[in-house]
Amino acid sequence: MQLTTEHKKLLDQAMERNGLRATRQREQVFSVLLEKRDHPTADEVFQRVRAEMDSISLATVYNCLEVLVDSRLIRQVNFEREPTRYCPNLTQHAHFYCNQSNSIIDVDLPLDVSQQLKALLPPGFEVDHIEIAFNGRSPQHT
Amino acid sequence: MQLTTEHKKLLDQAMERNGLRATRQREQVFSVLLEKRDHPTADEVFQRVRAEMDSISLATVYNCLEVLVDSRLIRQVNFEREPTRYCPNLTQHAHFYCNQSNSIIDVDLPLDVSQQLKALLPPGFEVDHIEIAFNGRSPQHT
DNA sequence: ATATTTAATTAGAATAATTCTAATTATTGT
DNA sequence: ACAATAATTAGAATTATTCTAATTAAATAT
Repeated sequence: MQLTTEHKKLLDQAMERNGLRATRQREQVFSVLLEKRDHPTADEVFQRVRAEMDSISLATVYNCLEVLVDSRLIRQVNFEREPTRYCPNLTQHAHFYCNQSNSIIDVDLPLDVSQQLKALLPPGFEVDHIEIAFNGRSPQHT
Repeated sequence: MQLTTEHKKLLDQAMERNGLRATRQREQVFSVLLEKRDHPTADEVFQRVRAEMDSISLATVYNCLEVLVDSRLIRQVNFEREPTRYCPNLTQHAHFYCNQSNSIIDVDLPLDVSQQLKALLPPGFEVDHIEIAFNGRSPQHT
């Protein structure tokens, strides 16, 4: 699969901004995440990228994912002690973890909710990020 | 350190309820968590328990912590990929993770906030638990 | 274009938290 | 006290991830 010109540009600019190179491997990893937005693990990303680029190594997948996270093109999702998952949804959202199907679903988060949460903190606390994870069962546990 | 009679009773009842035994090791692990409520890792718990009971093994500490979590006497706190931490605060609360001091602070959570969060989910989703983690810097980063 | 510098990729080893295994010890009920 | 069951223990195994050192690719200067 190919990146759309738009996403390619996004990647190029992000790399440029950080003095990094938009390599084939980084493109493929980014592409795989955009293609099927199901919060894959590094290993799953590795399997998928390998289908198109069989020389890639797992270490490179980890490197690419790290670079993409640092450049704010994707997000990392950690759930309990499970392997880290990756997600290209950059809008403010929480995650619902279905313990029936082991899948993760994005839950949109209105801005005022995070404002409200921040308001719970005593004065002087500075927040970089709020992570919200629901744990339960989804309707047809898809 | 000893468990207060109240906490001892709490442990005994919880073990009873689950057909388990209130062993010395389980008492010590529970006691250590109640004594210094700073969200220690399993290894830190191990060090502290060992000071009073030098025959205990790390595997036992893991076992005890698991039993206590399963019996709802303590909670597990996961932050990113860091080692799991443990906390005896059973009231509804979120965690603030200070990335300056690497410490975790409990943040009380009003009931209506979690109600509100649940309301964000489409119908049919059943929630067991909501985990909220703030990431940032605390005032004097204690 | 070519050479040089610099960054990225690669395979495999290393690490770190946790879990598993099998043997031993402790506890409970008879 | 004895049998049955559960818990503890030490150490091995596992798993996700990171590190290392060598190779390859890309960008820049010649």
